[in-house]
Amino acid sequence: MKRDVIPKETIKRMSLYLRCLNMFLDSGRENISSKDLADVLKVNASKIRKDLSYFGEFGTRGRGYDVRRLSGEIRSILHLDGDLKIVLIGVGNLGSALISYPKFGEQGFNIVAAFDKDPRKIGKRKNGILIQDLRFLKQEIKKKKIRVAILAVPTEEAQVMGEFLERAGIRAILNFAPCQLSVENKIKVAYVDLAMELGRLSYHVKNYN
Amino acid sequence: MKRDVIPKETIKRMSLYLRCLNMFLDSGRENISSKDLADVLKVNASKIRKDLSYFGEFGTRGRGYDVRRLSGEIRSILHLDGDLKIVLIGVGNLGSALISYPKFGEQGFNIVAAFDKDPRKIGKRKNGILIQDLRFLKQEIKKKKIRVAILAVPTEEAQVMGEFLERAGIRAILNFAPCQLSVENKIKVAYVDLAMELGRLSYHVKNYN
DNA sequence: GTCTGTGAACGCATTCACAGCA
DNA sequence: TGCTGTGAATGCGTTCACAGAC
Repeated sequence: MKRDVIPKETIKRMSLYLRCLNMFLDSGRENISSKDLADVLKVNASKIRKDLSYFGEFGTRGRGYDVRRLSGEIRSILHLDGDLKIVLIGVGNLGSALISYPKFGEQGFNIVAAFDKDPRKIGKRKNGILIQDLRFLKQEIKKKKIRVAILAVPTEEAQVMGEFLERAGIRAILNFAPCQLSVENKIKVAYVDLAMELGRLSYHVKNYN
Repeated sequence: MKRDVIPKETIKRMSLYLRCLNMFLDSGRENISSKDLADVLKVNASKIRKDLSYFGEFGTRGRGYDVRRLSGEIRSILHLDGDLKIVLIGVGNLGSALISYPKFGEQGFNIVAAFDKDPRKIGKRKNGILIQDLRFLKQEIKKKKIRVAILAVPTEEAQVMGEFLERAGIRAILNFAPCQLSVENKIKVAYVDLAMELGRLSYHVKNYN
């Protein structure tokens, strides 16, 4: 299939499929149909087939997909075959939680550097990671070839830090601050917006039947 | 306008609008046009007008929207006019970060109870909130009339806890564990899936031009 | 003239339905 | 027969464009 326009929703679901496949892999399953995956993830089976077809033909008609092979293919598609190196900006409560999150490593993500502007934190370690002065951000990013940042600073500081990351050559930012980041638009920004999700839930609770 | 089918994306954006309006309110702004909002949020102005029109006619032609009025309307739509009471399940690193997150209160969310299964944590306090034994979950939820839960437990425990919350009468769950929750489908579940977001960012970094 | 509210047009994503391969 | 891969049909959300209120 032609690969030109891949829906952004498809990209997101690839992570879902990967996690699910790895689960089946751990349980010793060798082969799996789109229906099997669909049942676990509670989605439509043809959606899964179409999603995968954007990237190639990974299945066998009548048989389904080889779990190990497909897992590898998706890891490669998402560029998670090597570990994804991440820099953490802001080691407050949230940042500390993220740095200690055991699931990150398992899923191929790796926080390899951490920065904070609080002098009392600089020089200390969290989960083995040295907390550094922001002065050294750029050189550390260059040295370790880091492309992705997690931004876990207070809202007021997010924009400044975003620009800082831009100048340091970061290409993607996961922003936990509830604000729109203005950075040059080849930098991809993803938002984790808890207030938005809670607002949505609140709305649904109100209109609960 | 007829209110029958409100797009789920619209509901999500209402939180965004609310936050933005409150910002303008703080800065003393009294009136605002859909264009002004659109510029700040970097979206299409008619999208904002259409979103709002699902819930009523809040603007004045030629003038725009009254900031205070619209903020109030949206709070009421999302049912955030009183505080939204939330129970936190799992007071590990992430749960602790959430319980201490100062922005929650400002935005009308309030964690009013916390539970953990670890006996060493039970009886202690975090940010003034007593960590309780899960045995008391149901009665606490009834007593405080809590409808929304944040689930911040290890993946292995998420499903069991989800069912527990279901039996306790919870109506909406914000789930941080990277797994699909099976609960009766009138319970609304929102997912915060960091691996998914990071996977997406990793994909875009790979295909960076 | 300004800016809202909204049908109509458009475009993107999902689902259907089936041809084709094992 | 079983299951994939994919055009075609559908559904949903966004954007356009403009009538109508101020």
